[in-house]
Amino acid sequence: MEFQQSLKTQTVNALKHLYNYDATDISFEKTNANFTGDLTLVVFPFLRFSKKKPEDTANDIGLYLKEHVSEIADFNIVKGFLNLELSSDFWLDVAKTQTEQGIQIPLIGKGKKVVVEYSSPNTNKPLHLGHIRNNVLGYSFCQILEANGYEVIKNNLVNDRGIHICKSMLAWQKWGNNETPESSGIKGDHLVGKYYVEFEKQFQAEYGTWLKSEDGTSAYNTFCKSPAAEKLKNKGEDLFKTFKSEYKNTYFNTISQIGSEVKQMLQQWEEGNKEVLALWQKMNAWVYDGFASTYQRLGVSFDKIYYESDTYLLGKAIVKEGLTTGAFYQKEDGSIWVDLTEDGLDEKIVQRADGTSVYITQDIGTADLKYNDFKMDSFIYVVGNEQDYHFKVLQLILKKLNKTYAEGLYHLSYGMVDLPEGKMKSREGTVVDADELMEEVVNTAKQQTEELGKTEGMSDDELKELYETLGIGALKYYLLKVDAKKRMLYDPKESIDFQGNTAPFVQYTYTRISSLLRAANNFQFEKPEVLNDEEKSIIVLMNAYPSAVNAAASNYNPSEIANAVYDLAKAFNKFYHEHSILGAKESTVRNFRLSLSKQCGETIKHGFGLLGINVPDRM
RNA sequence: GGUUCCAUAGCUCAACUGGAUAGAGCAACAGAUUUCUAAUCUGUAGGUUCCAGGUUCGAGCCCUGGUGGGAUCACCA
Repeated sequence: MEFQQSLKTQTVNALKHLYNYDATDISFEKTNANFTGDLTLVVFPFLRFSKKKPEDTANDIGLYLKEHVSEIADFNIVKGFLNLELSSDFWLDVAKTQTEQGIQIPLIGKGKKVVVEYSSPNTNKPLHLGHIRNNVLGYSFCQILEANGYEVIKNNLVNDRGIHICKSMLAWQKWGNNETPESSGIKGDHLVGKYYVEFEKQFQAEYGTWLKSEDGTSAYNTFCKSPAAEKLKNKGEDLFKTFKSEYKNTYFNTISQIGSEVKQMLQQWEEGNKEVLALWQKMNAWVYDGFASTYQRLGVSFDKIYYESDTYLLGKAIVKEGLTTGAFYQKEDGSIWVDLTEDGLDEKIVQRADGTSVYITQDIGTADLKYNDFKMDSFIYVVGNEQDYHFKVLQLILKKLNKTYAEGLYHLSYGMVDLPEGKMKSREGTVVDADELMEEVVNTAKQQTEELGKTEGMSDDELKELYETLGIGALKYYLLKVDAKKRMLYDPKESIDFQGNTAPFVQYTYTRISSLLRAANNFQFEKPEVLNDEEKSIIVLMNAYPSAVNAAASNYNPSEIANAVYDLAKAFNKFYHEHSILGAKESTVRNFRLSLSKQCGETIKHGFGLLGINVPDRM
């Protein structure tokens, strides 16, 4: 870091001295692997000051730098690219510093506090693959922020109330025969999910019967005469299918028997009906038990949990406040709105005519609650990109309300996880259950390890832990290595493949290093005379690691760390393959290589730690 | 339809935010185990970066217009 700074200063001096040009922002790049050199300065922007050809300009600067900066051993020029070659001594010093001081990450977040909300499950269903991406991203991102010096509060907002929970409750009450997790042997969240599905099944049956009835037929006929239906007909779409899905909500809200029962239950819940509350508490407890074990196996945790049942009314006071300050306005029917048309968005409702709050109102309330609780500098929501619009609106509203913390809101938006057959969303029934998926990858790890037959001397407990580390690691890495904001494809086959760019490959590299260090016993850092290419490439990669961590933090993207660690592991394997480490003839060379190996292992472990992935000592 | 995100090798993803000859892994083919762990390594093949313009020394990346796909546009959460 210091070197980079002084190199920049010297370059500014060079430009001043050579061309009388006061440069402000000079940046060096890593030299492309196809060219010799370590750092590259692009000289094209300076041509209008030098008034010389690119090659000559580069040569001027190169000569100046070589004379004034001792670390530069030589330079070469390709067109307008000045490639600086740093001395072996420089890289050996880097290696020495790394060995002595370990991984040093500049603390860009020191003194800053950040609340990261992630996971945020509904309590009516077990977690699925989409949730895993959320949890793994959220947790990893917290680790990365902490490594950058931030004080991080890992926050979970549990959506424990509302119509969807009542659906599970009602179905259990009607058809559950007092079934419990104990009596059925089903994990609590899955049991509650089972009754949610049961509700939907019963509702669909009821809806299906109605559609065939007189009322249903006449509603359909009315729909067929509408102008919208005409258009669809011309397009050749299945009218009945469209009607069926479009009318579903109306049917649920106005006609359905079971629908009115469940709405009544929600109302009773809001009125504090003792029986309903007791049932709600009982079933939520089952779900929390289930979630706890899923979270534990996934290796994520929280510092602060909010329950929506406690917070869903909080926004109302702020709505009132906004009304007096003029941020909001009221319509004749009593509903309260905010006008965002100046910001290119629509008018949004923030409170219904009957005085109840909507989704965005609750988020306004919890944002304020968070700030009162933590006085954080910024707060981050790890939520899927289907809510991009929602968070844009939320931030604008908070600004309109003159909340100073509004500026610190960031939506860490991630893309949906697709399955090869099609997209994966709970309402379409093609979910991959989180618990089943974890079980599957761990089993695959077991199978593969047994096939390789290297498990001698390990106890059953150690093996069990190993399979867990490998399987869960593979799953997490598969989800984390992809740029968070991009939609990604989850291929079950590929995710449990342990070859190539996967966690087991990196973990394998780590165990290899561990066994190397065990065999070596003791050694100390010694500088050899020369540096070969593989050694140097490892030093370069390890040198770049801290800035990858910083980049990941400021770009909100754990995948940068995953890629940095993978590159390092790959480089080590090559290095390991081509050079005998323990068998090196000179002890200096042997010690040096062992030091590099050790440092490499520590970097891998550190990087995987930030991703929330464990590394085994043996496998 | 409005807004917004995306499009890179047969497949899954990279490309240090505008730099050089666009890189990995998988799949395919050809090789390498007297070894500190072969879950490894080496090589071959694979590209008009969706299309058409523009900006400049220089574009996968920025701008404009298309094409194709996703999301969103609820007094649902």
